[in-house]
Amino acid sequence: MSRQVKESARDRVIAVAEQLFSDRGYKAVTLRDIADELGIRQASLYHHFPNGKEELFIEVTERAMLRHAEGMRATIADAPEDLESQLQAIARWMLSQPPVDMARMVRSDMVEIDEVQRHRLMQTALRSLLLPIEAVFDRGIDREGLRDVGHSRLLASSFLSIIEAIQVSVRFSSRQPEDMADEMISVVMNGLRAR
Amino acid sequence: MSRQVKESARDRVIAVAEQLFSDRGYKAVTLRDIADELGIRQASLYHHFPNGKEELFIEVTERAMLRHAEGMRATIADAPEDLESQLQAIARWMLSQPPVDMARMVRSDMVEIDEVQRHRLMQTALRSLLLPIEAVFDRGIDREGLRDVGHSRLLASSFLSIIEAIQVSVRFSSRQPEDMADEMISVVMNGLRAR
DNA sequence: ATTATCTATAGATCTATAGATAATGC
DNA sequence: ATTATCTATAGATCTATAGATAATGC
Repeated sequence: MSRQVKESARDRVIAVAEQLFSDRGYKAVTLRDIADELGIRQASLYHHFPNGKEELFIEVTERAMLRHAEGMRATIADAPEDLESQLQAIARWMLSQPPVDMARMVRSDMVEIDEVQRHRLMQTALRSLLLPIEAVFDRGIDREGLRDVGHSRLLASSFLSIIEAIQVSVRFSSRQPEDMADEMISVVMNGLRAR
Repeated sequence: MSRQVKESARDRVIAVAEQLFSDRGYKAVTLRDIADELGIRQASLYHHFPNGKEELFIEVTERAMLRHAEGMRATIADAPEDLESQLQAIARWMLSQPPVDMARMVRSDMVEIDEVQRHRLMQTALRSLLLPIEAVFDRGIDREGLRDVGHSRLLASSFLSIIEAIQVSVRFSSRQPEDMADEMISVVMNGLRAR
């Protein structure tokens, strides 16, 4: 077995931390929560992240965003060349991932961390999540002669937040998240056609 | 001056706590944050809320939800009898209020509080926010012969999350939130018409 | 040898309690 | 008299550090 067949202990820490942070946010998750979930002691986390909680959160968030950048790129590349299919593909990708609560990230998590890192992370989130979706809307609207609302950034962030809402409502609904996503995508597509 | 012309000290506490809690969530806001903002000592908060932080959060959240119930009712009652106008009215109401991050509430804030209170608060949130919007969609779709997607609950939660996304994006955009809301409402309206 | 974990504990922060003092409203 | 605030402090929790011990991978 060559390198990285077995994930490192550090990667396991990151995986668990991502689950917890993405669910409950920076302040609500303690290092003890993460350690307990891993079955190790809280102090042991400092072996992997000598600068502690903030370093771990930044690493977790950055990795998640870079994974989104790549997952988004690949899922869009694989999808048929029509807007509806591409939005469905994006929805499936996002639904396969831990939730990204942009509102909480911006208002709560990010204010706790170092300003320089915050700006960098925000940029990464923008480039990895919002801009790719925005580009899909722009290309789709152009290609399919849809109503250009002029502000595809708003379409992109609304689209993201709808998927987020679906991930929440899965808790209270027996419907499949993909079905809900497709239904809302259908509404948006119709909304962009005609008039 | 009869009762309640001057808001009580307790009401001031609630007002400040709501600003902070709705922005950053239960765990990220400390009693010291609230006291500092009020210009008093942290221990003084226990005069108004003998059971401490949790009691304060529950009171704040419940009040906010009841205010939404009433604000929603009034704003819908005042709006013209067409779906688009009613959605615009709801958007304006929500944009006039502190943000409600449903995702964060469900995943993060609520898990910290007592189970009985949590269930009660969730019910109140459902009745105050989601159900009124759902009812507006149902009546509008019926009245205007729009495409019945069958699941107006999803429309309602998507609508709420779009407004939430707009409240976030105001930080990064020079556009008026009301304009953004109207634009997305227009897309949704078109999406519900025809096919 | 290197990597991962442990125990023990310091120091900071946060919630909460007790009891004293000041401000307010009949 | 009642309401609102204060000081002082206990106790819990949380992050972080130091140094010892165990596990792992050539």
